[in-house]
Amino acid sequence: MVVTRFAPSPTGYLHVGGARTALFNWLCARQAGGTFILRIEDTDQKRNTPTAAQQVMDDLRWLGIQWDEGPEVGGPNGPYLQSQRMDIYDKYIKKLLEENKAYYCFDTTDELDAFRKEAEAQKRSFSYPRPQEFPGESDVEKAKAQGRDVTVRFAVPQDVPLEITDIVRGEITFAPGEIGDFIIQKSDGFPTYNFACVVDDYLMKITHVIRGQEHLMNTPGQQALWKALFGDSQLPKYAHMSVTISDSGGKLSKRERPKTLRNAIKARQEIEAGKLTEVAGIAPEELESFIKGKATPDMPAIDAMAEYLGIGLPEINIVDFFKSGYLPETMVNFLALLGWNPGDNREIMPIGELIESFDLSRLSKANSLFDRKKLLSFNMEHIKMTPPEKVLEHFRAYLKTVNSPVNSAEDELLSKIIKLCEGTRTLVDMERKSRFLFLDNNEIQYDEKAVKKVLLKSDGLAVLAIVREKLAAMEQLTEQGIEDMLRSLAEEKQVGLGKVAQPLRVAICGTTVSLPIFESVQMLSKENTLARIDITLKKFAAEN
RNA sequence: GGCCCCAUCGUCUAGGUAGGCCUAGGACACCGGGUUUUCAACCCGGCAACAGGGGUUCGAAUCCCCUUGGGGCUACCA
Repeated sequence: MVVTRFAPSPTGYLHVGGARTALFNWLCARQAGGTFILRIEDTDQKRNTPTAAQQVMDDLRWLGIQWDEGPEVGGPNGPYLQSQRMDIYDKYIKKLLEENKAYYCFDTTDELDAFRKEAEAQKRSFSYPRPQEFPGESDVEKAKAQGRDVTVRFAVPQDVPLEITDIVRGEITFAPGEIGDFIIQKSDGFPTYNFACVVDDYLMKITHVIRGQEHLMNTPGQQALWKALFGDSQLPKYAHMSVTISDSGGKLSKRERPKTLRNAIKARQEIEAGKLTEVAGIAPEELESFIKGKATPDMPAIDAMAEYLGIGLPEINIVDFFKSGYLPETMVNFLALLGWNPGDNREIMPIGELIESFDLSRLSKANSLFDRKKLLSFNMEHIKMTPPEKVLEHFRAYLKTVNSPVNSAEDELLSKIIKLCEGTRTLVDMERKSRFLFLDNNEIQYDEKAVKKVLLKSDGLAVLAIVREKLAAMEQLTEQGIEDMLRSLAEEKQVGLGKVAQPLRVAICGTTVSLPIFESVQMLSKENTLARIDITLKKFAAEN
C-alpha cells in the first residue's frame, strides 16, 4: 500500500513549486492505487495566516488534486492540522527526554549566534556543543526563573556516518558529526518541522516522502530521529525532487511579484501615491517603505496596485495562473513534465494518462526552468482537447472572477464563442475577443492605432459606408450572407477581403482583434452592427 | 566559509543504471516560406547541445577523477 502526503505550511497562496510537490505525491498515490494525505503544518504561529489553509485547499481542488485524508474530508489518522496534535508531540518529546535521547537547552539567540560565528571563522560546519551531562527538570525550573527560554534538542548520533537512500539521488552519506543536534521543541512549546514531520509521517503510515531538494539536508537528521523513536519500522522511502527556477532569472519565488511591481513604480516619472495607497488600501508610509524595498504589503494589495497601473506580474501562485486564463488541466500537465517524463515522446497528456504513466524512478535530478512560453502552448493544446462543456465551466469561473460582461451570455452563445476561439491560447484572450458583443453600442473603446491604420488610411471610412448600405439592404443577416456580401464587394473593388472586413471589425469592436468577422456581425445583430457603424462614421468623419 | 546535490540544443527533455543501435531523438521558442477576414491557429523547411580537461576502453554523451559553473541547506521557517 502506497501512502503519500502533501504537507504545506499555511503561509499564503499555493505556489507553483508547492503545487508540483503536491501533484507528484498525488500522482504517485493514484498510480499505485494508494492514499494521498493532506496535512497542514501550522506549527509556526508567527507565519501562519488564517485564510491560507483554505486558499491552499481551494487551489488544490481547482487543480483536481483531491486528498483522501485531511482537513474537511477527515480520515483515520487525524487531526490533520499539526496545531491540533500538540498532545501527541508532547508525548514523544517526553519519551525522548526520558530515554536520554533528547535534552533541554537554555541558550539565547545571541549565544547561538556567537557559536555559529566562531564555527565559520574556523572554517568548519556548525554543530551544537552537546553538554556532557543533560540538564534535569530542576535546571529547567531554574532557567525559567531566570527568564531564559527552554528548548529541547534531539541528540543526533555523532559517532557513525548517517546514510540515506534517495529514489532519485541514490545513496548519500554524511560524515560522523556532520549533522548536529537540532531543536525539536521550540520555547513556545510547539514542535519544530523536523520533529512533527517525523512523528506524523510515522503515525500516518507514510510510505513515500516526496518533496523538494531543499529538504535533502533535513533527511539524515529526520531519519535518525525516526530510528530513535520507532526503530526501523515503516521507514519511508525518500524522493527529493529537483527545484524549479524562474525564467526571469533566479529562483521561482513569491518575491518576484512584489519585485516586478516595485520596479514598475520606480520606473514611472510620476508616482500617483495617493491613488496607489487608495486602491491598495495601505498607509502612505507602507507604500513608501515598499518602494524603498524595506517592506512588502500583502498580495491583494500588490495585485490591486498592479491592476491599477496596468502592469502584468509574473505568475507565481496557482491563482495567478487561473487569473491569467490557464486551464487546470494545462497546469497539471505542465507541472508534471517539470522534472519528470513518461519515457517516450508524449508531452500533451490528459490527467488519466499522467496517472497511468507516472513512475518515481523517472524523476530527473537537474533543476528546471519554468518556461511560460511553453506553458502557453500547452494551454492552447488543452483548450483544444478538453471537452467543450468542461472548457465552458472553466471559462465561466474565469469570467466570474474578473467580473466580465461576457458572463451575461447564455450557455449556448458562450459555447459558440468557445468554438470560434479554436487556437486561442488563454481564457483571457477569449474574453478579449468576445467582449465587444456584450457592451452597449456607445461603450466601444476605439483603439487609436486600429483607427488610424484601418479607418483613416486609404479609404477605410468610404468602404465602411458602402458596407453599411449593403448590410442595411440585407433582409436577414446570416453568416453565409455576410460572407458572400463582403467577398463580392472585395472582388468588385479588386482588393483583398481584409480591406473590406477590417473597417467593419473596427467599427463593431473598436480593435483589429476579435472573433471571426462573419459570425461576429451575425451574433451582434443587424441593428447593433448598423448602429455601431453609424457611430463610427460620425465620430471619425471629421478627422478624415 | 562548511556540507550536500546537479550539469545534453535558448528552454523542457530522450539517451546514462546493463559503453557500440547517437553522423544525439522529440517538444516549446526562434528563423525562412506557404495559407489567411484580425489575433491566433494551421502546413512545409531550417538553425541549434553532450561545460572544460584528464583518464579507463578496441570504442564514452554514457564509467572514474579534477576544474569550472549552477542550485540547495547552513533558523526556536517549513
